[in-house]
Amino acid sequence: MLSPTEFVDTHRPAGGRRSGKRDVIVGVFLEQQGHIGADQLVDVVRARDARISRATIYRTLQWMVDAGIARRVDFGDGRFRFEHAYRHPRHFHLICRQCQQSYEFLSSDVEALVEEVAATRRFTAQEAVVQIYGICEACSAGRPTADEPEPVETVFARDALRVAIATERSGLTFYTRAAKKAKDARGRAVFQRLASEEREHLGTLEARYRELVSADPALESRPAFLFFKGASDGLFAAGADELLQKGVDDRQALLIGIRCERASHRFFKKYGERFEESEGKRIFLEFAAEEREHCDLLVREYKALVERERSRAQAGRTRRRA
Amino acid sequence: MLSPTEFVDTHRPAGGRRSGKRDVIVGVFLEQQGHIGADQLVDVVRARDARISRATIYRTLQWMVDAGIARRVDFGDGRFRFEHAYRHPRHFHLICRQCQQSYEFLSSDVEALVEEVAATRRFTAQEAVVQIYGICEACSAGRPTADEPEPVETVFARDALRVAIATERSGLTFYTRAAKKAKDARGRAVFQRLASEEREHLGTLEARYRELVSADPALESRPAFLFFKGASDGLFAAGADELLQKGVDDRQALLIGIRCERASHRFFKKYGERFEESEGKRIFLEFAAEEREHCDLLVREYKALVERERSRAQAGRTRRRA
DNA sequence: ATAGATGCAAACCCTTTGCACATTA
DNA sequence: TAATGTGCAAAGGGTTTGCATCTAT
Repeated sequence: MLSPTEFVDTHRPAGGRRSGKRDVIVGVFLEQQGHIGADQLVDVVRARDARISRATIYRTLQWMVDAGIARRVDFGDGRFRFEHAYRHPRHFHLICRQCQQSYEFLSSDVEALVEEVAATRRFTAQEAVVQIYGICEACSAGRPTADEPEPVETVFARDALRVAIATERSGLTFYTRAAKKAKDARGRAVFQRLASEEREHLGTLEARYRELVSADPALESRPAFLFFKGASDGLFAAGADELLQKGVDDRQALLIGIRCERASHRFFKKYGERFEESEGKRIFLEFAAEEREHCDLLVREYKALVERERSRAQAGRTRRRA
Repeated sequence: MLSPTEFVDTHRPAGGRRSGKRDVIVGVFLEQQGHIGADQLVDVVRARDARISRATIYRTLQWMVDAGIARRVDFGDGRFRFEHAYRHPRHFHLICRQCQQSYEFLSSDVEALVEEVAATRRFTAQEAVVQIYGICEACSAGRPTADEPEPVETVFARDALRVAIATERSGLTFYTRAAKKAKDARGRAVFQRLASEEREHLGTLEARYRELVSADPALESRPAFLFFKGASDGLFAAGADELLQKGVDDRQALLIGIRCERASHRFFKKYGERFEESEGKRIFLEFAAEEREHCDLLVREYKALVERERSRAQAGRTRRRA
């Protein structure tokens, strides 16, 4: 995992020079949780070094945005806010009109729909902004707004694990059902093996989840950051059609498995790549790599199987010819 | 359908005074298509009456926003734009970073997800902003941007009809399937009747659709304004479970029908109510009313049926007692 | 008569910039 | 030393406002 300094260094553009003041500003900025306005940042920075001018802070903010260290967000109130990308995934916002507090969330389903709309309109989407304006729970309950910021990093990691677990579960269910339905003994054996592999992997993920939660028991009850409804469901639907025609042999079963694992790999890779350095990103990419590995294994087996079949057929032909 | 003047009058707040200049500004504003910046509006208004000051125009814009005649939108470029609500449904935006042109769309699926997120976080959502930034088709193809604005009003009407038709179709499929599966003769009869009613209604809607399209043949090929994927699918899923247990009698069949029609009614009512005066709104509300009527009819039948059964049982008991 | 609408210009707010000076590679 | 970074103050742009003056009810 990158330290803040390493994170900045990997983003530092070439040809620039190091400057103590900029370092102070960037350092102070990265310490902030959530969003901060330029004016507010000026106050915080000045507390550390009073001789830093407002212009430099604006210029540094721009520099960070260009470098990909900061993201500029617009809540429609005529001023910009900035949030850092370090251990902080890209997200959408719920914005309270009463206390001005903002809450973060992400929805893979919304993202998928947005992509679909853009594709239909032949629009090359670069970035999507989703903001829900209204009144937050604390305000509508008359309670004072809790100032403690959400620990987005850990919650994101939790949710990434949840998505991975849900995917494994849906894979397990799928393969189990497939094994039951398969009439062909070899096909059934393949599905059973796939199911047991999913079960094993599921165990690993669940252990990891328990570990994460035991480090902070309150984590489990925190509201969701990443919303995912259909994201993982669709991955195994690809194989559902073939399931209906129950005469699936081992070759076909492997093909179905390959397709499912590949879909899963793609989904997690795409999702993981979207984020800046964060634990959740790592979980997504790890999971993607594991699915990929599993997929490759199945492909190798498939090839071996086809090869065996081919040579057997060849042998038969030779025998017949003889 | 309200005229622009009537539209403004229904929104005019109490206690205010009529003023010729404001009328001019509002009139000019309502003539605009799509979005317009304050500065741009100043130019257009001044062309009509050069003695209207910039301050009055800003004040009138604020007045229109407060009255619900105009919506203020923020594309993140430091200035606000305004769009009118008259015959112009609320919507989301695709914003081209090259030509600054913006395109409108609406997605009931995105809206449903957004509501779900808000509900999960116990956030009272008032308004959602969805903006997709990127490069539009014209710009990425190197073609000049077409200046002709999209005829949102008609396209919305088209899409509203499409949603209604899709819903009827899914209802027709559902009832037909139910009729086939039902073992009980009376239950089957109810489903068959429901199916034939859906078929009839579908015919009406399709005729209306053809009429709309024949008025403007190019309409059919215009890109979607309203995206709806799952919106209508779920309405009939509610009854799917009962279908599996095939021993559905007429009473139960009526209950399933009532539930489906009611879900459909609610969906269209909720959707229709979201919009300002527009043809699409009218279609949604009409359709909602028709579903409601159908639902009420089924409820009356259901009650009559239950009553008949009750009195028959009573008669049986009396006879037995005698 | 009086609350509300308008014009003008100034004020506002947040942000960017020109220019002289300081710093870093 | 040559390219970058910084400070200061001023300018910029979009928007709002104070106040005197109208004007509709």
